[in-house]
Amino acid sequence: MAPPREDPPDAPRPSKGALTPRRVDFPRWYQEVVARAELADNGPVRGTMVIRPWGFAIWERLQAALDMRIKAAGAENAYFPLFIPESYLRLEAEHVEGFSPELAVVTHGGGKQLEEPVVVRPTSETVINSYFAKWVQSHRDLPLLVNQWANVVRWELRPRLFLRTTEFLWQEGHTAHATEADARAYALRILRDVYVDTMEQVVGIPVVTGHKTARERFAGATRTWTCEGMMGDGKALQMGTSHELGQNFARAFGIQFTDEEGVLRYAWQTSWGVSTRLIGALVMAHGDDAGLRLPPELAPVEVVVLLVRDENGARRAAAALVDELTAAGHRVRLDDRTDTSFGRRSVGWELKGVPARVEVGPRDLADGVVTVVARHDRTKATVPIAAAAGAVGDVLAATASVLHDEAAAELARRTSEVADVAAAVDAAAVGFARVPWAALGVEGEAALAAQAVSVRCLQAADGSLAREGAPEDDLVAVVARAY
RNA sequence: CGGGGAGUGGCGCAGCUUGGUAGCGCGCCUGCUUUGGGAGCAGGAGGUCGCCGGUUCGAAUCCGGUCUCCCCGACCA
Repeated sequence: MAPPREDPPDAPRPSKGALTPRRVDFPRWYQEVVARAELADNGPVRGTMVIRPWGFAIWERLQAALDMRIKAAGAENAYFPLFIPESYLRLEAEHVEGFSPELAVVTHGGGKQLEEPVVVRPTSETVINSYFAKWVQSHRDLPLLVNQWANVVRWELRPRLFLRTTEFLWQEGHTAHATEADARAYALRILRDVYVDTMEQVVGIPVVTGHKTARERFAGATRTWTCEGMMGDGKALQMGTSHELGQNFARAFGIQFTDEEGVLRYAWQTSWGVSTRLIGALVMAHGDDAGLRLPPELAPVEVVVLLVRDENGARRAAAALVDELTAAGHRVRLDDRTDTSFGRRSVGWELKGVPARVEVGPRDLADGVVTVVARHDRTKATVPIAAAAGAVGDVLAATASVLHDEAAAELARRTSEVADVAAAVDAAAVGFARVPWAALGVEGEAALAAQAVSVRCLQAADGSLAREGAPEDDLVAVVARAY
């Protein structure tokens, strides 16, 4: 019997050791990249994650970028305990309702049953606000702007490395303000100046911003602002949220201050966070069939100098190039493992996403040249040794914008404007659909949910954030399948 | 909770129908030859076959029980 006329051109027969192509099986491709780029392993307890050195180095760089912006926004770092009295969670009704299904509760300590169980923090609103209540007395104590870097635990039934794990790392900011307007302005400032800026400029992922529907809102918030990114398969990933908490927690925990007129008032609050999930976003938004592609700012190694063979002074030339690139301010690694084949080493660095590679071998060297390879499109250029550092600089500079622009083009290509639920479901099979909220409403949102499509956010018709007091019927819902 | 599937070296799998004491690919170790896109040859290490019990001279294989994981549905948000 004759085989089918032709194999799909984008699905070649798997060559030995190659990744599953993205279009064949995206989730499998993701798992393989995470494993083979040595980002993370599954932990021994279901849903837990071991972040390996390569993955953690990316996280550290992301942390640095975020931390700098958080501090620029005026918040200070602090640290609050892992264990929270169970009773604290109950103080805010919606909050406890939202989180109780996924709490890890410690019932024993020191060999005895505890009188009051303690929960492992799923988020720290409750502990932090119990201290805010002590610290805030006067309007002069406001605004109070605190951030912490921490791990949190939410017992997950369907874990996936980085995207949804039982324990993960994040930063959570918590603030208290004298007025509602001040709190709202700060929540938006964090959204724009910290989150959107980091995602666009550092991670290179264009995001769709807006606010969550009541159904998707953070438990205890009055408004949740969100950044949603589009992954390589067209699905949405919530990449960061900034919440206006109103006075919900202030009333529950008694955060009161005396204003300029001597009147006792409750504070207005915000909270906001992004997590190691961003590493998953990075993989899924920028990765290709050869593995990870890293923006230079997040790459643990920006350029690898690969010694092809240790002959005719190639080692000396490679070492000199490492020195020159280091002096130029790049993070450089020398790969002189010449007992491992050239192909294996090349493929390995591509899997790990290193943006630039310089191949130094005796053949090129005889002509006074080296080969500079760009990871983002795997193009090679032969350049004189003296020009190598400059060429690497060009590759690095190009990588950041290419990754961002490709992601932006993909977002635009996979986003459509539709008018009703049925069309939205169809469009969500491809990517994002923008549908008038008036055509959807709570019933439409439920209908979409039955088809595994969710409202990622609401925004103004032109894509900007909804202005205060704007009629709900003027808003547009961005809907998609989501992680 | 209901339906389906799967547990065998680090990873991916075969073997089970028809019981005879475990095999393949990748990976790993040693040596030699190699090295410009996942090298070749030779040698080698590594497994209480998820767990408990039963049948049998003998169980990865047959029977009963149990645990875990995956997929679909339900539930929850």
